[in-house]
Amino acid sequence: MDSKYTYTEIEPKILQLWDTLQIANPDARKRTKSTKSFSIIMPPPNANDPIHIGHAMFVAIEDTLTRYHRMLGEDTLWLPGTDHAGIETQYVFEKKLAKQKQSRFDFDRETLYQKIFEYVQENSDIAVSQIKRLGASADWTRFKFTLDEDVVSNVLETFKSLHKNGLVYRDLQLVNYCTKCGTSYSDLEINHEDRTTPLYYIKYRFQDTPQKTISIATVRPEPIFADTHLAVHPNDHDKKHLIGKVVLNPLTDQPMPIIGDSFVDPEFGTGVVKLTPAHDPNDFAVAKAHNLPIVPAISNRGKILENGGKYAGLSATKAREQVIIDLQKKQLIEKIDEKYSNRISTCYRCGRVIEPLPLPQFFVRVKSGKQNLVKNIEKMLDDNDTSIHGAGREKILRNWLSSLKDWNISRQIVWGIRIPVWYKIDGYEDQITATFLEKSGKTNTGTLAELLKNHTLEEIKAGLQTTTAEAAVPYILSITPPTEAQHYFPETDTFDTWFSSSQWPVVTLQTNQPDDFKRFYPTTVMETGYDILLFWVMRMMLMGSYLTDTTPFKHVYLHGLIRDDKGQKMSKSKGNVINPLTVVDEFGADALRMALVIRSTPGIDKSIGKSDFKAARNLTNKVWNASRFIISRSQDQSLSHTDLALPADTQESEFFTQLNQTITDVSTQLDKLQIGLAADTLYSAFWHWYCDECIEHVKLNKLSTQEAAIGLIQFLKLLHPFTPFVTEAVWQELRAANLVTDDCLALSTWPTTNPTD
RNA sequence: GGACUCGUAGCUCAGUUGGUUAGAGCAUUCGGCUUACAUCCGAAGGGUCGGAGGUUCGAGUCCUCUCGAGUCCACCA
Repeated sequence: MDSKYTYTEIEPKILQLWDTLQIANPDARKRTKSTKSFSIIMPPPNANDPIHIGHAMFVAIEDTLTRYHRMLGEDTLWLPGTDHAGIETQYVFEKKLAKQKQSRFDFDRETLYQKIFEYVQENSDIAVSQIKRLGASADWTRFKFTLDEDVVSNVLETFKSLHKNGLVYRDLQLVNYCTKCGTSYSDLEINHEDRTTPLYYIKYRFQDTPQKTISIATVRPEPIFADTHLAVHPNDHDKKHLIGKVVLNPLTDQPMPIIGDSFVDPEFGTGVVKLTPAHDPNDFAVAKAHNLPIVPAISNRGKILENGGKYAGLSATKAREQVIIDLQKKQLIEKIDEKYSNRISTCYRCGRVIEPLPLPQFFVRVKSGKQNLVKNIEKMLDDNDTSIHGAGREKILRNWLSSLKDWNISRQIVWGIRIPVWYKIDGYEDQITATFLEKSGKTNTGTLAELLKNHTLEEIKAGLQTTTAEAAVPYILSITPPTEAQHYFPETDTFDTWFSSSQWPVVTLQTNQPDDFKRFYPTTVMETGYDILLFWVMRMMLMGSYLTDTTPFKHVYLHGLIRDDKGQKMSKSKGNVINPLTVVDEFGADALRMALVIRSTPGIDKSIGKSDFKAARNLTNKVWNASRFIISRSQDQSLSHTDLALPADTQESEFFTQLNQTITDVSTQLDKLQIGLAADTLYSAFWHWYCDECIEHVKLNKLSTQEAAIGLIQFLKLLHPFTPFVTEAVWQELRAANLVTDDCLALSTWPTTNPTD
């Protein structure tokens, strides 16, 4: 053995050994009916992205648990996969198109989908090969991609089932729409930013007494032309007499009745509000309650619509400037508060201001209907069917659940699973709007009634880009094109990526080996970063409870974010991003994993830097050298594996008592998912007790080589889940020296303090 | 506005149901190439565990208040 552990040479060989021995495939091992099962579904990384340090974190933790339970003899499965990552991927692809001076509007949806598909294919192995390199003992024979045919088919069936049970509905709602990304988002995908914007006080003339005015305050004057009503609080002493009066729209002079609604805060602004139901969530709700018209003023491209007269076609920002100028000319601006601090919704993806738009979309009902999905989750938590490990995150989850609204699952993008819906054409030609590309490359937009005058249905469908059907248009659900295709027009929206990943634990087990679902569901641990607790974990609980009437996982382990050695968030702009593959090259995969895991706590961020990797690398070298010493002495004394079993009675020996204590401690800690603590316990026990004290005692003949060798074997087993490569490499040396017999350490049995079996 | 987390050695962090002289890595000082390892070994310095009060035989650990840092959520025009 060399005096230095050369991970760059050894790690790839060990990977090959594990591959040959199929350590990760639970079917490659015997099991009985009483064998306990242990399963983790891997959080699927984006198929076409290189991994980052967060991925390395989940690999380190999940592989540690997987290897531990495998060594305990449990029926162990770690099931890997990748995600198509709808918006993320399409966004990246569109950036690529932009560099070639193209946009998604240059393609029909079939072509665009195909292009993105090819792009993803080209890069889809990146994440997988990198995760393998970290030593992930996941069962790659069970690998799943979110767009695999069988996965898609299951997701579509779920949609049909939800719809049948009334838990999915289509409705006109005000949705968060990004005019740059060209799609709506769920409430979770928008950010809020504090900004200083002008607050305009605008005067409205009364219809009967035009010399008298009333003022309202607004940050959004541009859609005023479409407003139809004002509102005051019905109990406001100063203002309630205004209810029923009529004022004139300052831009169009159209009459606007004043209504009463308690949503108005008499203390704020002037105590009078203009209602813009099509572009403000509050106003939308009020309009629905009072049955007021919802008049859109802004398009999904962020431009003023035709009904805006002279403002039509202007961007919202430009229109605002012009509106203010016009109102000033009419002397209808009372004042402008330039320093009003306001909270703005922005797109999490591109940072643009979110435009609330009225769009008919599909929603998952979360708190009413046949099943109250939120109640299901709360019961899981109450009954401790699912326990959440991660610094108060259960409370955060509960807090969010209490105010959860229906989930918008429609996305106006191509890259994803198309919602299997077809709209009835006959009689609804003027309520369905489509955009399609002619063969010449010319884009056409219009109602079907208009488009069908000059084009055949086949032409339109062939070049189809988007469909917008009004909420009243009847539709059918069908995964394949309906038999009477000429009477139906396809939906073009796709599912929110999280809609398919919310079913991941169920779907991956249902589409693999026939008995996998029965064998591994509910899964044991769901391990992921706390940043996607709401996006993903909560949704998996929603859908898991719907599909299986039980929790999808018994434990949720939420690791913290990885920060740099100064505790700062990693970001490209700061230049402090750590690439896990670089660390693997420089220090080895074991060192990376150990550095990430040791003393980490669920839910708490972890700082890490070069000195941490160095320290962990030194541990692998320590393991190697301690082993080298013991192996050489064992050979000098002609020991063989028959001499090296852990003795049954260890009471008399201080060495074995201490060793057993370590075994008990580490096992207990791993059982309680205290992985960072277990790693720390092991590090100290191995280095400062076993190496610093015990091996020195061997040199002084205070401890026998035989005892020390027994101890080494136990330590290798304990260390293996954390530093799998070096321990396996040593194991192969021990095997060559006839000191152990098992083919590999990964499949050997975990130490017990009562080794009777 | 609501909720959550953190504040322990110079730095980054552990501390498992409250239980003896509060730990690790890195950094610092001193001494060592001792026949596994200088990616090492031995020794040393350094903490009134943010602050105040309380519960307890006993609190870094539980409770209350308070100061500081950060995160999540929320429709105030």
